[in-house]
Amino acid sequence: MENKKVRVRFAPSPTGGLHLGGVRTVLFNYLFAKQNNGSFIVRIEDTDQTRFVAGAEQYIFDCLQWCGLIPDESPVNGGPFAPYRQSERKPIYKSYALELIEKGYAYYAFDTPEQLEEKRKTIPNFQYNHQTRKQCINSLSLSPEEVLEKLAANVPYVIRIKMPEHETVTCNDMIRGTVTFDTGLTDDKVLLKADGMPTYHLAVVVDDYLMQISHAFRGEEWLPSAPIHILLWKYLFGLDKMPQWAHLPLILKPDGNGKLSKRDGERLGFPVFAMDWTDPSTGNTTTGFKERGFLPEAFVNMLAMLGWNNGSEQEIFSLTELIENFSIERIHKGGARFDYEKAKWFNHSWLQQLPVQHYADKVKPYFEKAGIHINNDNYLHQVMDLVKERCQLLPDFVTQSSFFFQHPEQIDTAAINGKWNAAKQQFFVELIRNLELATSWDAENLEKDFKEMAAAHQLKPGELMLPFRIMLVGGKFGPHVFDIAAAIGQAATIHRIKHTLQLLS
RNA sequence: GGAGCGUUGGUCAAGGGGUUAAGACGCAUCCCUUUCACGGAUGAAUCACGGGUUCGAUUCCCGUACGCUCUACCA
Repeated sequence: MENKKVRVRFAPSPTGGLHLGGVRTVLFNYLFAKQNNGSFIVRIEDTDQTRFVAGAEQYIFDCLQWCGLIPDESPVNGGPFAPYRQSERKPIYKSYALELIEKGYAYYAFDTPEQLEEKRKTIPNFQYNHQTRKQCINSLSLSPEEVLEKLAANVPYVIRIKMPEHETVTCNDMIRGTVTFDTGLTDDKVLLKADGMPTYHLAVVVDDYLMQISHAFRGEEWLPSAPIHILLWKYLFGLDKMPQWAHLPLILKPDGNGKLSKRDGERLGFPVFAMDWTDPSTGNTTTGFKERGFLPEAFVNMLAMLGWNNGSEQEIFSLTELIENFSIERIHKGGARFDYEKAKWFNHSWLQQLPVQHYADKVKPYFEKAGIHINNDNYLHQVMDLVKERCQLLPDFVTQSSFFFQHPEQIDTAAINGKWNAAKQQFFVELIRNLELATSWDAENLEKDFKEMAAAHQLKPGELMLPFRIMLVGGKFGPHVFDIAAAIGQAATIHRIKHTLQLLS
């Protein structure tokens, strides 16, 4: 075990959008693999045909791509243990299920779903377990002849694990330490379904073995079924080959109780999925962090800090730094509530520390959507540098800087009107004249001249700055006025002053 | 109902037998800035509760409460 190559896997079901918690599971898998020169595998767990959703698999890979968490082996880029889709591995599982029956650790069960439904209805807290299996229709209650007969007649059956009546199973979890279970308390889970597909329980064990997985990370919701998996490992491959388990804490909703769901995002107005997900059956789109204007660096960083930290005060980590710093021992045991405000703060921080060139192409589409065409990248970069500190999300660049590219649509004249007078009017009329004569055009000289003029008119510069700002940007926001004037240029500056003067008269 | 897991400010959290119980987000007030933002400052926790062990417990042990997860031919 000690010298075994590190191989980890993320095993999603392609049934819909990729949830925050899912991405975090990917991230922890990825960090651990990269830190140990191991491999990160993505295996698609599509054993439930009834839940198959077209496009969901491709969508998952798109999300991983966006996050920069690229698998070493997967259905799309292949690998030595292909196929990586469980539906394509269907024949493999049955032999293991039969092996379990042979060894006496599993049995055929012929109860129909309706019969089980009936039992659950009539018997309170019905469990298919060591106490009740004799009253059910299976190879334990039937005679060997009857079983053979049914099998020969192609009566549908499932294969169930025969949980020991009373045995203690311990799970050595890397996060939680030793967790013990009494096998008698778990029911005889179905291992192989009537359609010949394995359930998660069988598939995960078989594939983790076949794919030589060394460490298995998964959500805490799987902890209660760990004894089934451990027993299966013991029966089939030996405990010494079993991967080390790590059950990750859950991500909880910001308010109320329970784990974070897609619904919470819709209710509270924030994304829960990594990227936009459109349900093919309804056509409804659920927004993702990407489309909402998050940088992948920030998204990944934020996720890492939900349930883990390295003990220092550092909160901003690049993926490379995360790989260096990550440690399973420092993963929390308790669930963490998701805080969208903090998520935005991470994005803001990344917007500041990354050069704008790095993400300028990502903000362009938002400008396009607003009808603003960017034809000068240098100018865009210059503007972005001016406004980035007041942006949290990518679309904020549009609201914060549209006036750099076009004349403001609305001028908040009400903000000027109250204190407007003839003297100020006079000042701006003369300002226009001066600006028209200006030979140089930079923020510093603009400001100097403006203040000198104000002094000559016996006006305080402060009283004039706000009107000037309103003229140029349309409202009370934005960077320093003279930086704006310098950036938009002589003609636009003069035009905007004139325009507002007209509105005021 | 049962089993498992968890519980440090509103949130993320550091810490760990003796401390003024870090820091971040958010919030409030103030400073800077005659815009917005950034930046800076200040403020807010009887460490879920009750018993032990101990000279001393938020830290160790046991209970209780509360919360979460699971309890499908779903993963």
